[in-house]
Order: sequence, then C-alpha cells, then structure tokens
Amino acid sequence: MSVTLKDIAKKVGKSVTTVSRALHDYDDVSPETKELVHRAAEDMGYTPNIIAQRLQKQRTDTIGFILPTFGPRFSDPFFSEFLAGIGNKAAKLGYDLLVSTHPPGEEELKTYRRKVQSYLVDGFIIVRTRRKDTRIEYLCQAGFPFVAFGRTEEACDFPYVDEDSEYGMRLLAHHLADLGHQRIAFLAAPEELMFAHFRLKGFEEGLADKGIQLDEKMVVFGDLTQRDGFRQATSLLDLPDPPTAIAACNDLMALGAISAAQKRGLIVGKDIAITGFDNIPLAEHSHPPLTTIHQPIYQIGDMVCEMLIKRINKEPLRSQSVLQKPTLVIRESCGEKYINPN
Amino acid sequence: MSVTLKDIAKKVGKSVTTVSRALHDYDDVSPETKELVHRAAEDMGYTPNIIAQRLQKQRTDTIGFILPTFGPRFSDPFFSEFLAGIGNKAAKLGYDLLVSTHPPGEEELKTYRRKVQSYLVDGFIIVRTRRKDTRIEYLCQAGFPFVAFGRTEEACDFPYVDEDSEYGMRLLAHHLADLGHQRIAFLAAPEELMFAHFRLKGFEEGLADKGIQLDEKMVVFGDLTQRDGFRQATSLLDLPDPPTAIAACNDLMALGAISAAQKRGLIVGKDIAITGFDNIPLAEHSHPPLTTIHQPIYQIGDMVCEMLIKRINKEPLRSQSVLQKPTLVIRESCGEKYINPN
DNA sequence: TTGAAAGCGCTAACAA
DNA sequence: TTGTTAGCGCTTTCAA
Repeated sequence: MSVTLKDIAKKVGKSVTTVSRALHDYDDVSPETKELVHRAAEDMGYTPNIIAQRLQKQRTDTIGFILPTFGPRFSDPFFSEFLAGIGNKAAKLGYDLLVSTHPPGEEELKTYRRKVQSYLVDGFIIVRTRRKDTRIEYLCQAGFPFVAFGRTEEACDFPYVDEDSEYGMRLLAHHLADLGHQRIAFLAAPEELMFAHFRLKGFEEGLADKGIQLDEKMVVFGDLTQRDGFRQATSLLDLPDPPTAIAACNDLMALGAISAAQKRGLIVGKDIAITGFDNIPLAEHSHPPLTTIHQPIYQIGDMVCEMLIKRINKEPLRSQSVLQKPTLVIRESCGEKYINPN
Repeated sequence: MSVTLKDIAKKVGKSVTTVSRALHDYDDVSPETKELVHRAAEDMGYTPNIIAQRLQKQRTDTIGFILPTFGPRFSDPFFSEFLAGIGNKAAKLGYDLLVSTHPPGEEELKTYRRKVQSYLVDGFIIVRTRRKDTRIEYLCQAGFPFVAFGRTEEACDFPYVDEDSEYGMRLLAHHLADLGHQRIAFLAAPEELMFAHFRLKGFEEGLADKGIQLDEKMVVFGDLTQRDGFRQATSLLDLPDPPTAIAACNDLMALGAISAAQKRGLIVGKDIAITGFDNIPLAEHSHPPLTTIHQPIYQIGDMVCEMLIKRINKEPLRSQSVLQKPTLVIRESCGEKYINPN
C-alpha cells in the first residue's frame, strides 16, 4: 500500500542502500543518482517509515509527559499552557510528544516504567514534583533522561526548572502584612507536593519577617481546585474570628475563595483580601482581578523541553537547574490599606 | 543493555520463536516450556520492545491528537478536560496518545500528513472542526481512521460526536427573551469554526422564535479567550444604546464579558444578563455564577476515543455519529425577570 | 560510487 | 510441541 525504499530502488534500478544514502544526502552518491532518487521519491510520494527508522536507530525522538489528572472534572488551565510550551518546542526540535494521563498514586509508576522499558520515549518531563517522589527516584536509578518542573527532597540530583515559590510567597505575605492585615489565613495544598510545601513555608516566613505568626487554625488544606478553594475558604469564614486576608496556594483556589467571600456578602478588596499564585490568564479578568504571583508557565515548558532534549543528546546544559525569581502582580483583590473596623 | 527474546532463548535453550509464543500463551507450547520461559523472562526483567512489535505488526496502537494552540498564553480549560477524557480511555484500551500542538492554519495539515504517512498513529481525533475543514478532507480522502468532535459542511461523511449547539443556543435565547430582554447582543466566534456558526445560527433562530430580531450591530466577534471577551463586550457596552443582555459563544468569553460589565459598575444578573456556553468548572464559581449550557467534555473525549479505537479495529460503531442534546444550567448571571428601567 | 549483507527485535507461516 | 526461515523498513558496515 505504501512506498518503501525498496519500491524506489526497483524503480530507479539501484540498490536500497544507495537509495537510502541518496535520500540522506550522503556525499558518496553521485549527483545524478541523487537527483534521480529524489525525483522518484517525490513522484512516488515516499515518506520514511519512522517506526523502522526507530527500530534501527534505537531511539524514538519522542518525549514522554504524564499528565496528572484528578477525576473527570479535571481542568487546570495551568496544564494546557504548559503543554503548549513543551509541545511547540518539541515540534520545533523535531521531537514528538507522547502524553499519558494518570492520577498520581501507586499505579502511576507503572506507566512510567512501561514507557521506559519498552523504548517508547527517549526522556520524560515530570511535573508536580512531590517531596518524596518515586517517579524521580525510579528515573534517577534507571539512569533515564528526564527534566522536572519542580524540586524534591531526594538526595539524587537531577536537572529541573522551578520557580522560587518560597520567595514568591514571601512577597505576598509582606504585601498583605504591609496592607495592615493581622488575621491572615493560608489556603494550602497537600503537603506532599513540593511546591505546596515551599509555598506554605515561604508564607510563614514572610509573615514572620513582619512579626506575625501564622496561626495554625488559619491554615486549611485544599486540593488546588476552585471548588475546594470555595469549600475551604467557607470553613475559614465560618470561624468565630475569621481572617481579614486569605492567601491561596494557587489561583484556582483563590478564585474559589473569592466566590465564597462574595457569597457571604463580603466585598473582596475591601472587606477581605485574597491572593493567588500562578497568574493564570483567568486571574486578570476575575472579579475583582486577582493579586497573584506570576509564573511564566509557557516559557517554563519551553525551557524544560529544551533542557531535556539537550540531555537526551548528551549536549551540555548551560546549568543543571534553574530557579526563577517570580514577580508580584498587584491587582485589586487586596484593595487598599486595610483598616481594622474594630 | 536490555533483555531481548534472544537472550531468553539462549538462557532456556529454546528458539526465539518458542519463547515468543510461550510469552503470548499460545497453546501449542508445552506447559513446562511456558513455565520455564515465563520464569526466565521474569528473572531477567524482560519487557518487549514495542517499537519492534510495531514494525512487525504494522500498527502503532497510538492515537494522534493535535492541540490547536493560539499563542503563548493559550490555556483553555476545555482542552485539558477533553485530553483527560481521551487519555484515560486510550490508556484503558491499551493505546498511547501522541499529542502535537499546532496553531490552526496552512502548516497544520503537514503535521497531520507526516503522522499519517510515517505510520506514527493508527488514527486521529480532531477537534474544533471548521466549516470547510482541510484536515477532514485530507483524512477522508486518505481513508485514514479518525473521529471528530464537531461537524463540518463537507460532503464526505465521517464519524463524529457533537453537541447540538444550535439547540443549546436556542435554549439560551429563549431564556433571555423570557426574562424580558429585548436588546440582546451576541459575542460570537470566528465564523469558520463550525460550532461558532451553529451557535450564532441557533441564537438568531431562538430569538426569532420569540419575535425578536438579532440586530447586526449587536453581533461582535471574539477569539474565544477571556481577554477578547472583555474587549468585545466593552465595545458593546460603549454603544450608544447598549444591550441589556449578552450571550457569549463560550464560557471564557462570557467571563471576560462579566469583567467588562463589572468594570463599568454594572451588576451582572441585575443591570445586565450574561450567558456562556460549555459549563467549564470555572463557570460554577464565577462571580456571579454563570448561566450556561452544559457540555460533558470529559465524556465526549471518552466517547470519541472509544469510537476511534473501534474504527481502527474495524469493529462496527453503534452509530456513526452522535448528536447530543445539551442542557441549560441556570445560575445567577441572568438574575430574575428583567424590567426595562425606561 | 555502488551493492551485498547483516541486523535492529519481533511475529508468523510452514515444516518437521 | 518445536524450530527454521522469512520478513516488517530501515541503516550501516564492508567489500567491490
């Protein structure tokens, strides 16, 4: 059904070898033959069988990415932007992208293992690193190329790109403290996630810098979704002595928290301050627009992908790891100076 | 470096063929040999080389999906949910998912062509169908398996799943008209997109049902992003005789429109009604919560994927195409009965 | 400048 | 029940 080297060889009366070399522009093929072969290939509509090339070359020119999904209503805008970043870069560098979806957990590792052992991909991009990350342990120990977006607490060192979440959260804590808030809550995320850990830590430290101690009762944990942000913020507002400011671990939860506050009749930016983290496009047009920390997800995807491909090709990396300083984006969800009504 | 059938064969003193058959549990292999081979495979940590299997089988067990991206800040929650739907189903049925990102346009077709001709995928999932869709023309003419989420105006028929956007928009138009709105605007999307066309059409018809004619000046076009929703809604509100209701072609633009209205000091749900389409998770927790049309994206992804795999395996489809009736989700962005203040 | 031959790892038709 | 042989489509030594 489809044109192979053999077909071309037959047509031009040369060997398969010669045809292969002609097509690859080897210089031990006469110009005439090359011309002949190229024309025939063109005419016959030849396209190389990549699978065959891969078997021979023992490499797949494919990058693996496993999307951590959480139930059917999974839809974090974060990931489509990240995916666009790696996808575009991969395409540009001639790599394909093999994506799997998998909820984090036991089974997850099998998905990685299978792709590695069956030679389906040349390397992996890891996201949502965990403090103790079995995926990273596995890949390290297997000596398989990968680059992570995020750090871990593991001993093994590996290339990564990360935002300095601690620093970002400190920025936010200072901002809130400077606005005069005292009763400040933190809408945290599961502690096993490395970035969640950093963000909580950074926030605590930031408040401490300003002589405020983060009250244990003021820390609640959500699952990073808007829905849970709503739920957890509600519980915070139900407290006998509710916070005047809520810092959420990510934008989505912050958006949920805004809803929760508004449902209570509070005016966000006046009665209560709310902040996010990530600066997803939605943050700009929420009501009120969200004060948050900007993370250039697309560029991070782009960078991670480039690093991985260099790694696969054993080219030297400019630096093994990149820790970016994020920036504070002040919008309206914190309003002006907060004056305690009491 | 890695264990092959040959290695196992050598170890157990059998031929490669026998080993292969033993591992596949063919019944022309003696139980003892099977036992022996399985144990050896286990011991040696054998995993089949999938690339080799693919070359031999002439199929890839891989599904292609090309994510239509639009610039770096691309992040439509729609797609991550859809991706989760197809990804999970594909994994369940033993298929991999090859994802590419590509802005719609000239070059796009090359990406499809390459994947088809190089045998990288067994079939494609197409999204964001266009009225005249060259991707579909190409795949049809090439006789390559694919299933689309969305229809086209092409002659060729092909399997698809779609929501009845026309019907959905009619629902919304009726709702708005029943609330007493007269000056109603439509925040449309590029007309070449099939669903955008249907949605505009449905909306027009719905208003006509209620004896209202959609004013040409009341139709503006956005690019489906929140940012553009904001911009276009602003232009609508700038009109000398601004609308009392805006129906947006999708939720993201509706969210942008809400911002625009609020920036003007309007109370959405009271001074102005705004509706969306899609019912993305964000719609539930926007401020105010968005009245919209529910589209079960995850399930659609799941279904499309299942259909494609059946198609690849030449199993009969229950039905060649599925047109779902969407449902209206009434929340607060339209408020109560609208009484014209004049 | 070209071609024969081997081999990537696997499956399958056929023979024994 | 097992092994031999061929072949999927390609690249790459090696020899001519």
